[in-house]
Amino acid sequence: MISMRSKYGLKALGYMARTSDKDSFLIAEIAQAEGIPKKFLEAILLILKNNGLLSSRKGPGGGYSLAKSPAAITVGAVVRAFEGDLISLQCLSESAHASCPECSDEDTCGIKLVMADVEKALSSVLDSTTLADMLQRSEFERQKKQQVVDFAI
Amino acid sequence: MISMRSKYGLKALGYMARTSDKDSFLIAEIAQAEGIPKKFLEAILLILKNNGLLSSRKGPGGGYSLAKSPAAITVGAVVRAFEGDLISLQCLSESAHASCPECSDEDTCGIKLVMADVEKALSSVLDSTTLADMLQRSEFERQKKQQVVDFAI
DNA sequence: ATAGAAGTCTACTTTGAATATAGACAATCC
DNA sequence: GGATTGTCTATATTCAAAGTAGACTTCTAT
Repeated sequence: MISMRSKYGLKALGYMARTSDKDSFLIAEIAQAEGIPKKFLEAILLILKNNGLLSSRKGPGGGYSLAKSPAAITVGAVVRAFEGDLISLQCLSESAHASCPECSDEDTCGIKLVMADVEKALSSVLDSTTLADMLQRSEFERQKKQQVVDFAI
Repeated sequence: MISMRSKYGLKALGYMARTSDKDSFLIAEIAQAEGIPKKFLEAILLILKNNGLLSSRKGPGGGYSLAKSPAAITVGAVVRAFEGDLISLQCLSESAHASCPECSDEDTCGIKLVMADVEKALSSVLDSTTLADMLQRSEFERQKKQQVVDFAI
């Protein structure tokens, strides 16, 4: 459900959103900062660009930038960019709808009905959580942790 | 998220629950009825047995039986029997908890926080849906469809 | 105009898990 | 004892994910 690609993608976006004093980032910089294999990250950023989440400029002074504000980028959009359908059931797929080979009656298939619910629940969480939310929650935890340390001292 | 194993497992259990005039089933029978490769189904039923969802008897007159009533078997239990953790993030895994190799601070990782929510949403649907629910919904759809046909005639 | 800096593309390798299959083995019943 | 049925071990096959290499394109600054 969450592949390395998705994870690295979220990390890269998170880094860019968090580092607000710049707005253009080199692949190599992001790779190093987040511990992601550079060549692999290349492909990942490209996918994010092709899905409208990043923009880029070549040449000296170039690099990648967020195409939208962190509050306008949902975790769902990122995950979908990499994973395609969230649930791997042919009969549920929006993109390439096809019946499961052994399904006798797709309309009444209980598994499909249940998985449609699961898909809905999943989408609901992923699409209502933005990059900004993610960072904010992270920051909140960081401060909570910091407070405990302060208190201990 | 839903592998062939899970799907076949649910199909097999559904068949057994639906066919209420019998309570013992041969692997070959289930395989044929649901269009599942027999040898593959063997392994699947064994996993379900090892997870306490099925019981079995060898020898003539033997076969597999449901170990609990369909209302006591959740879809979540079935899926978990095959997939293990629902979300594949090491740091979220109950079974083999380990940090992600490149994570600098697991406590404040935004991805982890978000995925924990996703896991919760997923579990909530899967664990609240039983085999009986699944069949009932299927039957409901079947009747709805049938009515439309009757009406058309 | 050109050199270097950056992203882009194509192709490949490696690895591992999912999907299956074959055949020996063990338990049970008659 | 022999047929029946589940169980185990091993192996094959396929496919996508993860990662790497290197050539190519575009851009900027001088």
